[in-house]
Amino acid sequence: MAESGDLESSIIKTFRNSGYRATPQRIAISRYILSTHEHPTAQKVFSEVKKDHPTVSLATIYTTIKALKDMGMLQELNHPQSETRLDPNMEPHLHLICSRCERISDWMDPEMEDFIARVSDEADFVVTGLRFDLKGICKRCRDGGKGDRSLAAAGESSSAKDADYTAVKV
Amino acid sequence: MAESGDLESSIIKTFRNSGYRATPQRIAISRYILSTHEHPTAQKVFSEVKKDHPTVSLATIYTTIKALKDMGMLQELNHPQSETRLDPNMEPHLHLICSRCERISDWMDPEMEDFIARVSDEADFVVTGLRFDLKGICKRCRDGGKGDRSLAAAGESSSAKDADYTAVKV
DNA sequence: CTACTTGCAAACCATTTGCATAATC
DNA sequence: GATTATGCAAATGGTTTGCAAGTAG
Repeated sequence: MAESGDLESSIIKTFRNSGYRATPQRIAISRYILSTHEHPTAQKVFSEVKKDHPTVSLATIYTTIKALKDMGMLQELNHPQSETRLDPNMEPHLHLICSRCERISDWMDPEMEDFIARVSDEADFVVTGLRFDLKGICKRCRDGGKGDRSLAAAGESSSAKDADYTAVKV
Repeated sequence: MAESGDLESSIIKTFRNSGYRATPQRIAISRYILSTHEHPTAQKVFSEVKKDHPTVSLATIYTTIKALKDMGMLQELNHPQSETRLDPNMEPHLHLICSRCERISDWMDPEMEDFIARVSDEADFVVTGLRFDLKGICKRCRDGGKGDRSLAAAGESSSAKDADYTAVKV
């Protein structure tokens, strides 16, 4: 994972290489999305970025998301009756989605690529992208019982709350 | 797979058992959704059902979809920038989604359940539902090159076009 | 300097909802 | 006959777009 300064210059390079201008808004938006593990919604990105760029608009959030997507830097996860969430992890991985606290955790499994390769082969289907979600109840919610839906609540940065259950086995 | 009459009476029972009335509209909508393999959109269901029930409204399509979902008879698949598509297959399976012709095919794999059980165990996550999509190019589009996007075009029933590439290895 | 971006507000569009009428049980 | 469902039309809400003013290269 890149250090703060590295991330920023890599973001700038990425935009310029793709013919986009590296504006302060784009940099701030990208920096936030690419470094969080919480799979934020566009609204969450908006409220986070507003802290440093009070005049940023939701439209800019959305166009930047589209640019990042075009450049292959993130993917979007949609689920019925809930807002689209963003995922900057472009490696094959699966999502553990807790129905109680609505956290989405990444899970990397060493056998996944082989499994996909085999299906691709058997089905004669050229795979260009994938999406693997498991829905259920996470350990934390099962233990504590007190699942909270704090995702909606703005004003908190990428905290330990996410970090300690995310990106296991990377 | 149930024969036509069986399907209808099973639909009626299912609704009544769950406290819903078995109206002609609901029966027609359910019958179509539950017996097609094409993973239709709500609009597609609307145009199909209108053939026999010219006065049916989109609102009824949507409320019936919700009822079927509540009863565990179908799931919804959403993807960025495209309409929600319906899937009456509630067994663990994966989707082969062709980016060219937009067909969605089901693929059952014998190892899938074991794989999920292992992840569930390792991640300490109680799985209640899943969603596994592979995006890419299907054999037909690769061979013929003439991928068509006929899904949007109404007025055609569940044809061989879908049937011969759907639900392989059931 | 020029073209691309931003921020605002209006437009979009799939889906949901309110309500009077109609149909189920 | 009481209650639930339908169909219409209006509302919703996340996302997109048009445009004048601002900014990157």
